[in-house]
Amino acid sequence: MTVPPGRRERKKAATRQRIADTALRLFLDRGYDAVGIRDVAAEADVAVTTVFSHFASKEALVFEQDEDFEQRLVRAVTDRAPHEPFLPALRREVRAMVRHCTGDDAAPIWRMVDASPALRQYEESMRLRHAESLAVAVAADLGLARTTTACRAMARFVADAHALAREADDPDTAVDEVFRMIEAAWDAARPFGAPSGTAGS
Amino acid sequence: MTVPPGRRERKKAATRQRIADTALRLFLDRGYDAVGIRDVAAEADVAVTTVFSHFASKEALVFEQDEDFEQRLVRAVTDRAPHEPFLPALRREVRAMVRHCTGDDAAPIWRMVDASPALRQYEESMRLRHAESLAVAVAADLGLARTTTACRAMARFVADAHALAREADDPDTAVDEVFRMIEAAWDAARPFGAPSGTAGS
DNA sequence: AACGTAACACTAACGGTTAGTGTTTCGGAA
DNA sequence: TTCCGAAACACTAACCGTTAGTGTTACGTT
Repeated sequence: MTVPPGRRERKKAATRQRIADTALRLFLDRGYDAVGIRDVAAEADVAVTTVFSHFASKEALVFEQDEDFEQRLVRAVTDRAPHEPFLPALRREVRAMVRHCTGDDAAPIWRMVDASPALRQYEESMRLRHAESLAVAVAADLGLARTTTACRAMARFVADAHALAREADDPDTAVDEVFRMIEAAWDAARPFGAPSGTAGS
Repeated sequence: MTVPPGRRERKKAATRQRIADTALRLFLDRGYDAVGIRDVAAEADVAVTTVFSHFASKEALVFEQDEDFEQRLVRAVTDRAPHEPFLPALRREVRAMVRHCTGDDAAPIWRMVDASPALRQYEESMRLRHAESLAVAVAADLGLARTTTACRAMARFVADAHALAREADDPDTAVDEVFRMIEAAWDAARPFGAPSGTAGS
C-alpha cells in the first residue's frame, strides 16, 4: 500500500484510467446506450477482454470510484472524533457526497445515470453493498458480535438518504430531514440504554 | 376490470401463465442460470419473442406476481380501517408478505433468488418501484399535493423492512423491530401535529 | 540471465434482447 | 353477416454484453 509501485502496476493503473476516461468521454458525447463496449475498447486502444479485466461490467465504467464512496462511508464511522455519536458523522459525510454528486462538474454524469435504467439499477445495487459494509462497520464499532437487524436497517436508511437527497430539489434540506428520521429510528431501535445525545454511539 | 373477458384475453392470459409456469418449473429443475430463454420458449411451445411480449426480461419470469405485491402494499394503505394509522396496517401487510415468502411452498423459489445475483438485483429494483408507489399512495392519503421527501423515505424504509425480514432468522421479530424504527422515524418527520397514536395518519 | 507471473490480445462463442416482417385470430362497427 | 383494424403470435437475423480458451508480451524476481 505504501511501497512505491513498480512500473507494471503503474502501467496497469494507467490503462485502467485511460479506459475509464475514454468510456466516460464517449458516453457523455454520444449517450450511454449509443456506445458499445467494442467502441470503448477500440478508442482506448485495448482489447475488449482487457476492458472486462479492469471493470466487471459496462455500468462499472461509469461508477469508477465505487469503492471510494464505500470507504468514505465506513471511515466516517471508524475515523470520527472520539465520543462523537456516529450518526452526525454519517450525516456530514452523506451531505458532502451528495454535494459532490450535484456539483456542476459531476452533474452531466448524473443526468446520464438518471436517463439510463441500467445505470440506475446498478447504482442502487451499489448502494446496497455500501449499506452492508456500513452495517458491518457500525456493528463492529458498537462491539457487537454480528450485524443486527437494527444495524442493517439503519445502514439501509442511510443509503436511502443518499439516494433521496441526490434527487431532491434541495439536497441539503433533504439530507437533514431524512437524518432526523434516522436518528429517531435509531433511538427507538437500540436497547443500549443511552439516548442518542450521549456518548456510546 | 369487472366485465367478462373475451376469448382473446383469456387466451392471452393462458399463454402468459403457461410461459410462467413452464419457466418456473425449468428453473427449479435445472437451475436459473442453466435454463435459457430459448429453452423456456421451446418447452412452452411459443416463440422467443412471444416470451418477451409477456415478460420484460428473464428475471420477470420469476417475479411473475410483481404487480400483486405492489397492489397489496398500496391497498394496505388505501383500504385500511377508518381512522387507523397507516403504519400498523402496513406492518401487518409486510408481515403477511414475508410469511408468504418464507413459507414452505415458496421457499425453493426464494432459495433460487438468493443464489442468483441477477435475480437479487431485480428484486431490489422491484422493491424500489413498490416503494415509489407506496409513497404516492401515502402522500395522497395524507392529502398532500406531492410526494414529500418524508413520504418517500418512509416508503423506502418499509421496503427495506421487507428485504431485511425476508433474510432474517426470525422474520416476524425482524418486521416488528424495523417497524418500531419506522414509526419513530415517521413521528420525527411529520410537522403534522398529531402524534402517531392518534387519528390522521 | 532465466523464470514465473500478471497484463494484455485475439478469436469465437454464448445468452438475453430486439428489430423487422409477416400471419393468424378475434372483437366490434357497418 | 361481413369486413376491418388491432392485437397476439411466429420467425429470422441480428445486436450487444460478457466469457472461455489460448497465446503473447513485459515486467519483477531470483
